[in-house]
Parts: sequence; C-alpha cells; structure tokens
Amino acid sequence: MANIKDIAMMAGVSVTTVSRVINNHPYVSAEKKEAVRRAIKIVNYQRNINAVHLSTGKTFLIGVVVPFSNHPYFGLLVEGIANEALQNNYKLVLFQTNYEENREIEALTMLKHKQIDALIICSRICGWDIIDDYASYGPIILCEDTRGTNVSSTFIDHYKSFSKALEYLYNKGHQKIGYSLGRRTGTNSEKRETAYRDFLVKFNHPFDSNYIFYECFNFEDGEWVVQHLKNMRNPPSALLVSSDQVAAGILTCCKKQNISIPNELALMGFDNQPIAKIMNITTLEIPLVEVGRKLFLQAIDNTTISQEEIAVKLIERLTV
Amino acid sequence: MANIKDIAMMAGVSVTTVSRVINNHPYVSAEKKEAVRRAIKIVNYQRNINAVHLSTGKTFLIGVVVPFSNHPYFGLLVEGIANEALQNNYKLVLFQTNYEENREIEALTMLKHKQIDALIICSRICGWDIIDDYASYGPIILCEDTRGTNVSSTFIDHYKSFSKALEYLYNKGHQKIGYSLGRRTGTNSEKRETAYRDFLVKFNHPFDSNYIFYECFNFEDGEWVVQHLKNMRNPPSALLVSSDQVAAGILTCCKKQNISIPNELALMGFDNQPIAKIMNITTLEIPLVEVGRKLFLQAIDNTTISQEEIAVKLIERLTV
DNA sequence: TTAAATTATGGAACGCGTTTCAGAGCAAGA
DNA sequence: TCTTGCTCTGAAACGCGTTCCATAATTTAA
Repeated sequence: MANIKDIAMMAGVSVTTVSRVINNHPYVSAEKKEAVRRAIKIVNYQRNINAVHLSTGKTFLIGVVVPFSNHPYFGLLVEGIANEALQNNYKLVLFQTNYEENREIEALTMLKHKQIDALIICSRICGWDIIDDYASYGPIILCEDTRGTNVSSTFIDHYKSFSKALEYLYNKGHQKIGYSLGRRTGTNSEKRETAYRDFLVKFNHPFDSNYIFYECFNFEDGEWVVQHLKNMRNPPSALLVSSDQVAAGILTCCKKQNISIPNELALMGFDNQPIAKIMNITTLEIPLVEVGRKLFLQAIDNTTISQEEIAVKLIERLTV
Repeated sequence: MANIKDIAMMAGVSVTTVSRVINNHPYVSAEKKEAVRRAIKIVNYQRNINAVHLSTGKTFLIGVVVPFSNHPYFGLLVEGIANEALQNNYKLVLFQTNYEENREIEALTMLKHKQIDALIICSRICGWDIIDDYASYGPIILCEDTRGTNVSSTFIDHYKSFSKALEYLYNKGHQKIGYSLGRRTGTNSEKRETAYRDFLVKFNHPFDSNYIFYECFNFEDGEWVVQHLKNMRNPPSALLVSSDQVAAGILTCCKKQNISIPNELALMGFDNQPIAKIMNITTLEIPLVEVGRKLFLQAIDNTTISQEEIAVKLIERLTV
C-alpha cells in the first residue's frame, strides 16, 4: 500500500503539500493540487487512519453506553444518535453494559485512552465521583438531569413529568395509584420516586410499597405485574408504567385475564412508542430520536457544557 | 502524559523491555519486570492506543452493520455479538444503514482503511461483487447462506425453515397460505419466496401475489396487513409472518376487529421473541443471541472461512 | 518606493508502541 | 573442551500523517 511519501514522490511535491491537498488546506497552487490528486487516483491511495489518529489524537469515534441494545427505548435513542453521527461523519462504538459497572468503566477507560473522542452514557451506573474523574479526559454526555454539574446532558425532568402524570390520573378520579420502574436506582428512578412521595404527601395518601414494581423493562415483565395485582387485597386502580413496552405487556395480560382496562385498572405508559399507538395506550411522549440527536451534538462540541431539558407531552388514548 | 520512553528511563531499561513487560513477553528478568511495573504505577502510565494501532495495524474494533438498531431482531443479534465481544476484549462499531447502500459501503471502507478489524453485516444490501472486492481487505461475515463462496457466515436455511413452516400449516388443514416479509430483496427473502413457490407447485395451488405482504418490520405494520386482509374477497386462512413483532401486531389488531385467531386466521411468527411467548404465538425459534455469538467468533478468526448453519425449532402455541 | 501582508512550499519534528536483529552471557549436552 | 541452545537486553527500524516553522515569492497597502 502506498503512503503519503510515495504520493509526494510521484507528484513531485513534499508530504506537507500532499497533506494539505488531502485536508483541503489553502495555499496550494492549482497545478500541484492537480498533480497530487492524479497520483492519489493512480495508486488508489488511502491514508492510514491509524496514523491520522495517532497524529491528531482524534478518532471520530463516539462511545455510546446502553444497558441493553435490544430494548426499544435505547433502540430509538441509539437511532437518533446514529443518524446524527452519520451526518457528521462520526462512527459509534457501542458498549452494552447489562448494568454492570465495570463495563461502564471500560467505556470510560477508552475515553481516557483517547480511543473515542467522547462518551454518551444513556443510562449511568457508576457514581458521580467516577464520572467527575473521567470527565477531565474528554466530553461525557449523560441522559439525566445534570444541572448544577459541569457535565453536559439532554434530559427529561422526570420529577415534573411524573408529577404531571400523577395529577392527570388523580384528576381522572384515581386515588390508588401505583407505578412500575426499570431499575431501582439511578437519577431518573429517584426523581420519579420523589415525585411519587411528594404526590402522596400532597394528597395525604399513605405510602404502600406494594404499589411499586421494580425491574420492569420489557413486554414480558407485564405478566408478573398482573399476576401480582391479582393477588393483592387492595390493588391500585391506576398504574404509571415507565415504559410503553411494559404497559403493553400489562394490557395484553389483563385482556387475557379479563381485567377491564381502564375500568378496573388504568394504565399510563411512557415514551409513546409505536406499540402505544397501536394498542391505544395513554402515554407521555418522549421524543427519543430527538434526544439522541441532541446527545450526539453535545458530544462533538467539546467547548461548551450545556444541559438541555426536553419537554414531554401527554398523549391521551384509551387506557385511562 | 508519560510515554513508553519515560517509563524506560524511569525504570532504567530500554523501551523494548518496557514493551515486553506490558505485553507479557518472556525473557525479562524479574527485577527489571518489577522496576517497569513500579514506574508504570507511579506515573499511572497508559499506553497510547492509537500508537499501538498504528504499530500493529490492529484496532480490536469490529464493525456491525444493521439496517435499524431499534428492531428486536437486530437488537438480539447485536446483543449476542456484543456479549461475545466483551469476552474477547473487542469493541463494536455500529453502522445503522436504514437500508441505504452507501452506508454499507462506508462500513466496508472502514474495513479497507483498517479502522476496524472485521465487519459483520447482519443484513446485506450491496451486491456480491462489492462484498467480494472488499473481502480482500479483511474478514467480512454475513448472516445469510453463503455456502459456495469464500465469505464466512452464520445463517438460517430459510428455504428449509420456510418449507417446514408451510408444511406444518398445510398439515393443519390450511390451503390458502399467505406470508409477510421485511424487505422484498435480499438472499433470505428470495429463499423464502422460492420455498413458497415450490410449495405451491408441489400442492398444485395457484400463486396469488395478494397473499404476499412486503415491508413488514414492526408491530405497527400489523395494522395495515389486517386492514388489507379485511378487504380481500378470498383472504388467506393462514399467514406466515417473518417476524414475531409483526405477528403480534396482526394478532392485536385481529382481536380488536374480532377476527378469531386461529379459527379465522392462523398466524405463525419467526424468531420466538419474548412477545411471542407472552402472546402465545406459534413461531419458529431462531436463537439470535447464539447466532450473534457465532458471527463474532467468525469475525475474529481471520484464518478460517466457515459457513455455519443454525437450526430453527418450531414452537407450537395457540395461533395455529 | 517601502513596509506589510498574503500565498506557496518544504524540511523536520512530533505523536508512540512494536518488532526485528544482533549480541552478550550462561548452562546443558557431546 | 567445544558446540548448541536458551535467556536476556537494547538499538534501531517501522508504521504514517500532521503541523510548526522557516523561507521565498508575490501582492497589496501606505
């Protein structure tokens, strides 16, 4: 394979000039530019990107950390990131953590080693101290409320949106409201729990831990939720489900068990995934593709630190 | 940041020795090894991976081409690949093509530039001639039957599995069988169509192009299929649906429209995704995670070319 | 006309780890 | 005693593009 030196030789110029032509720098005469272009074409020259990376310290690679790659929530998020990456000539390095902390650290280590230019963490596991540590090596972008820190993020105010949803259900006459979440920990889950507790306090309702369902990620997780509900003496009359997939699973199971929706149980999903539309699930729309887009743009902007809030929209359908 | 030279200086050895220690090469005395380790620890030395890449010509990056990243089929496939990548200390570069050929070419170009060590194409768009061209630059692994070529693959024999499914439906008394596919072209779609046509010939049934539904990828695509079926004078009595997602969508819509499954319409899905289990959809199980695993292992083995067939399993449930 | 600015070009340093090769020292076998 | 054959070590070459800096040749502005 030919290298830049060969091209320089062939074109009768210096390697500097070749480099300038390749990178569209000014101050190259038309003839030399032409000569270089010809030489490049003749031997079908391809620069050694690893050499470029070594030289520039940049890789045009952005790391993306997700817990699962087969979940529609992250699927859409990654889709948004990927679309924008395409536009900007960046490539993505995917890290699937299965919520294991050391997987996330591996990704952070790659940032430290400058194997990637920036890291987008779609769902953070490791502590703030660690993020803070690694933030000095390159941009880290999060998908959670980071206001008050020096880390960029695009986020949904889950306190606000959860409160909004709860009030909506309350206004529809529901007093006994339960909710389901993915993992128990994490900023977003915590904000939601706070919103829930504040809501209970506000309306003077007792807290019942049985009304909270954790580890609900997928369609199939709806099954055990319904099973659980059926065995409860005093089940909730409405459920705030933090994923349309799970809501769809619950809805499907309820139909099977002849539990009438929304009469016996009201359901409210999150995300407004296509499945929510098809199954007429009332939900809070989160423009995930848009969120992904913004996350990416923050990732490649290593001068500014910004926190962008994304608004959610209540979509009324037939499950409440 | 310290480099290998600094470490060598600190430890009072040559860079070669430092390199040997880092890479666990033999023939380094215990004392020098120790001295190097100490120096590395003191300054928290991290090798410049870009330099390693330039030097070795390897990147420990594997490209993965998928049309969509938010589809459960590819989600599971990527999950399998990602899991195995983790085990082997490789990272993935994700290419989302949206079925645009030049996106795929970009991925192939990265292989050519040695920015990635190998490329796994989960759903190929571009022609064989192009694949052949780029195969000389590094391993390309496909997820379709490549027997008779010099390209590795892990694949499902879709002719066989489709035939199997058709016969199963036939034996259940179905004479009018339709099917739905994702995209119209592609090896897998073609093999399925061949199987379908051969089946019709075998049982002397006429071919009706209205029995074929293309562009069915997601849950929501089930809606228009059902709409279509309702408007048909002579609708099929069974549908072979090449994705559980679509089958679930069809099932859901049929329930809404009071079309009885399997009495009025039998449904058979593909993949055996969790949703198929929950919704009791009869399906052909494809062990996608396992397929992903094998694809990855083929990708990092650049000595052997192999074509691995994966068997599918018929899972009988309640939609046939 | 002179000073300042712009355009053009190339040499050489820089980023940095891996690996080949040559050689020294020492032990085991003939 | 001599020959192999390890073990250990380091100099130097290699992979290769980018960019700083110096220089020369023109223009433009004053």
